[in-house]
Amino acid sequence: MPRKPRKGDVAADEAVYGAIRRAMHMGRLAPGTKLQEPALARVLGVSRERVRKALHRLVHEGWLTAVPNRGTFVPTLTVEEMRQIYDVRSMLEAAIVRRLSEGHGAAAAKRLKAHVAEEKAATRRDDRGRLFELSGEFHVLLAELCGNDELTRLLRGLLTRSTMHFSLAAPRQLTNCAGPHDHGDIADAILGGKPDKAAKLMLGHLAGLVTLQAARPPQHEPVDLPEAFRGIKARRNE
Amino acid sequence: MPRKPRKGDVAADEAVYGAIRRAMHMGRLAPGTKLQEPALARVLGVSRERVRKALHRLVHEGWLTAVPNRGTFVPTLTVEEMRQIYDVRSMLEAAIVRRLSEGHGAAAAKRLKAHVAEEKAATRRDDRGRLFELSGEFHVLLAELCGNDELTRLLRGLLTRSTMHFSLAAPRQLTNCAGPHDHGDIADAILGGKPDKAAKLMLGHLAGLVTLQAARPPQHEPVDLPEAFRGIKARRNE
DNA sequence: CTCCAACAGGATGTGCACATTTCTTGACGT
DNA sequence: ACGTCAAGAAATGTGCACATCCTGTTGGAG
Repeated sequence: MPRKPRKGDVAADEAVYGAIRRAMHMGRLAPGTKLQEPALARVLGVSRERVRKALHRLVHEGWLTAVPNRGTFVPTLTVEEMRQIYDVRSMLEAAIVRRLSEGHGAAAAKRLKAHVAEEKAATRRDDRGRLFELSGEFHVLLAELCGNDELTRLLRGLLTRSTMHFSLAAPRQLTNCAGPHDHGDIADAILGGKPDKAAKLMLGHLAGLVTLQAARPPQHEPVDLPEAFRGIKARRNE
Repeated sequence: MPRKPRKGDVAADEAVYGAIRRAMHMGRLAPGTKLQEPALARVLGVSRERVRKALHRLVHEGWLTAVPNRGTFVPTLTVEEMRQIYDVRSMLEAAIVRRLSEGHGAAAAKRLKAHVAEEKAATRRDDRGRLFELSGEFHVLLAELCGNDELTRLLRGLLTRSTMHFSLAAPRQLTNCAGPHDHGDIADAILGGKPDKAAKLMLGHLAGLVTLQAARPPQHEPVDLPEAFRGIKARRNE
């Protein structure tokens, strides 16, 4: 007799999906780690099918790699693949900052200034965790300010994939982006209406990131799943 | 007693996935059409779970839209969404042709010339079907010539989503791109090493396409599923 | 002592049965 | 006649039970 599902379970997949995604973002899961379904189901306290569906989704979105009859693994990005991702980011983000420099609304300017201010505040507080989040969101914010949802979604996927590997390599030692003042300079160029300067700064910024990551090969240490998901579990909010 | 699965079934999902994808590309499925699982399973001759998995994948990739407890539907792209897709394409493809114009190998030049020649041949033969394919592949080819797999995959997704709606609106009346000589001009600019000219031509080309599509609102006629999948089915090859 | 093969344990993949929700049809009341 | 509501039917969502495959281990042979 199948157990009867509750009506609130519609958001459960999202919770499981978010939990795994969060664990990866926190750098708990090293590249090459095998995510086996029964163990995850036990740790997260949900059924195996729920975990299964979440894993499939993560695979389709490029977060994980699936090998038939073998399981799903945390992908080991090569230096070349990472370079390619940053290459695409360069194309898109150069165009983004160029466009924003050529014209943007007052609301956009306000949001941009607010974000830079928050980053500086986090830097002063030496709040690495918050700064890590903000650094990533800065690039998403620029896409959002273009008012193109498709662009935002695409860039978010690219960014998460690149920063994921970043956080895996050096969870809490480095910040997400090379220097927070980079973002401030880029914002200034945008607000000052200097397309070429903004684009040049952005390209330099991204180039700095890719060299920073290339110099830091990922470590191959085995991971204990229950330990990795300590304190994360599957929570409803987000 | 569960029926025992055969070892060749690992590629069956791909076949189902491809069948639905092909039906959409052929313009058989009008926007707003509901794809119900039992009917698809009967038509394609596979189990419902197989269809289910394929639909989920298509939803994750943005081809279909899922409403909880309601089903999955062929998305109705608004003019605004289409404009946004072409906007992102403009950013990427302008950067692509600019880069190719600034330098490319002999093999790249050869492939580019061959493609343009094939397009001209198809035009002379008045082979609309082949020209439709070639027109789309031209843009993918440019991405491939950059040697960036990530870029190619991204652009392919963008292109299929935009041309899908195109083929739905006018399956066999128009060609994929405005004029085949547009592609020839762009190729000439790339081969001649003129970045600005190539980028300008590409932007104009894409702008022409978006206006062409915007002037053609999709029709809302109900679709019969068995009729839509006539001759498509789920085949292994591809 | 090393290597290979058979075996056991476990993980993944898939069909199936049922609960829940939604849509449709029909009847009733205003 | 029209709107409303209820009951039946169909579709979706989910847990479960195997079947298949992979992997690590153990035993024996060279």
